[in-house]
Amino acid sequence: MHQQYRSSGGTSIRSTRGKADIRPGDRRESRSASEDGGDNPFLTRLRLLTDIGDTDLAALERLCANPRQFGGRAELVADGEPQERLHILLDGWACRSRLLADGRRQITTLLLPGDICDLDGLYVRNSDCSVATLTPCSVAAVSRPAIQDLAVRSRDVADALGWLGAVENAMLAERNACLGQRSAEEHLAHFLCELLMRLTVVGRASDFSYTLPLTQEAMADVLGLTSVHINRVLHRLRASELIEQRGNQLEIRDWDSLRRVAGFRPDYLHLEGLNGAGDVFAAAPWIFAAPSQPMAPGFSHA
Amino acid sequence: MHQQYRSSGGTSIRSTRGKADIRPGDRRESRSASEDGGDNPFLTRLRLLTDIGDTDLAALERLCANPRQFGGRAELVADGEPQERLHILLDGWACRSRLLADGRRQITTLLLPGDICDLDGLYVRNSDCSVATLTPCSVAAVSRPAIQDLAVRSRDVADALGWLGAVENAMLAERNACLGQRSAEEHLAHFLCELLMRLTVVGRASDFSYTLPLTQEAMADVLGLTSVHINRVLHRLRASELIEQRGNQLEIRDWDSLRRVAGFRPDYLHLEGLNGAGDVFAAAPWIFAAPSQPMAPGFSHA
DNA sequence: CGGCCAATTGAAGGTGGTCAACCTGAGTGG
DNA sequence: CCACTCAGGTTGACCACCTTCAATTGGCCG
Repeated sequence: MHQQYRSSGGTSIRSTRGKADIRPGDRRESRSASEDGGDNPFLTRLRLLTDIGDTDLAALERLCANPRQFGGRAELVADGEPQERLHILLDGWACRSRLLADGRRQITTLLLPGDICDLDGLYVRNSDCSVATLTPCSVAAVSRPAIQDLAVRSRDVADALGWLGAVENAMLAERNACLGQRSAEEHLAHFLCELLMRLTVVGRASDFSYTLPLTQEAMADVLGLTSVHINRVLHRLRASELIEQRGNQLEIRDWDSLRRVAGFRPDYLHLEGLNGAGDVFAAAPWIFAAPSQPMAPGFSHA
Repeated sequence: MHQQYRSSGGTSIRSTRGKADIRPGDRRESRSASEDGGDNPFLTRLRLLTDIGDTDLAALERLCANPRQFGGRAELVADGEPQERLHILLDGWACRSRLLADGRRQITTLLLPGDICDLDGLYVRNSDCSVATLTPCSVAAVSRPAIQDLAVRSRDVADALGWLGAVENAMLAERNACLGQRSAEEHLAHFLCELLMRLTVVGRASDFSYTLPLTQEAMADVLGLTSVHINRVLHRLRASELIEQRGNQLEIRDWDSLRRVAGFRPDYLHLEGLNGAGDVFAAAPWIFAAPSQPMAPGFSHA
């Protein structure tokens, strides 16, 4: 039997272990998501979703010291160039993209604060795609051996890195499903749902609203559409009052409808964390509350 | 400057370390790709592309003992069900797929002999997609802790697993680019190119020809198209004499043109192996020979 | 022979692309 | 203060790629 949503029944509240609380209604400045270590979204994510201990976190935090600042359209990693450093995105939005010979571009991964830009660099010399910023960014460049050392020394770090890779994988697979099967409207709705989830985890969304600093052209490159069509579909979503935009601010007016349109199921983001270590459930139960109208009644596969 | 193809200039031949030779012109039975250990495509791949040593290989081989046989449409892993075992595909074709609520299906990963079906299972309890066979398959089901133990004990094994994950990631990203940017014809051509590469590595292709046991419907689910359209595009590729099909056998008649149509660059498959450990270059230089006509003249990005 | 699945082919229709024009707001320089 | 520029958003008309629906063929196996 297929489990549509994580069975939120019963006592789904786990021990809280002093993790960051990230209720969406929480209206604080977006730069203070975690209670200690200033605002390092990378650490926030690990603390929230993995078993990683304080010593390891401290070691990772040290690696993030002295981040470099980049402008809005900087190239962090060139396609095919060997890299001796990994890049951890601490603030701003970036992307991994592939360029086709004739100039067509596909953004394969949208990188948000807390994401590692080039995890594959741990195993692969020449990355097969380029990393570029989409907004001004703060990026920690940590040496490959340094991270590998940590991973060798601590099973927790190794597992955390593996988990990050697995989640990235799952997100790519889900986007495949979007690109291959969903209509433009479904896909865009799905995209906005995913952003809400991911930004919430790192404390960059509140009240179903977040800053969306992307041009319609960038969104087009993510969704495999044209900017013209993005424009039209956004218009439709606004017209049906699912979302509202004021400048860069995007507000989701009707979460239930939006995710029903999208066919959005957050399972693939693995918000339950590594080995179920995550506390996002307790912190943000609204994420998993079943939509008022069942999204896929009697759905099963055999 | 962008590097179109791996610079095959000069002495690209590495020490051969007794690895399997996989020249494409080699016309032997498809079940005897590696010289020892019978035909275990999983080991073949690791031996060919990673630094992994004989003791580790032997340990992995032990895990593959007593594979189970499955029929042509068996479900190996159900979406959302927790799994305590990983599945290594030893023979036959399978896939990971996502089902949308209304029945639309996207095959996110095509699994060939030698692939691990559910690598994410190392880090994630409930897989977010299902694994099913597409042909009769031989599958080794190895316990999660057993593999994890090996990885903890041996850095080489850990690296090999990480590398496999990174390659999977890159393949997903490339498919994203196909789904989002390429036309049906480009995408299908690309798909056939990729299959040739991957099958060659595990000794299941020869003379630019391999067995393609997929229905057009399955291909449609991979490429995000309809089976009707797959049929038409295949027809076109045959008409322009790029490929030829005789039953399940697919032969690539014009490799140069096919990959030019596809815009296929094998970089993302990382045939150079973990840390450049691979010998595929020496064994199958044709893979990387530049097409007679440059595919993307003067292509660069800045 | 009959049944079934997959491949094949045709006709019609829709989603999303292409091309082009225009608008808006921010920044810049006179 | 206004003219100018430029990037990004918006809108319209037209068209093509791919889908949908449907019918037919071919191969395999009971």
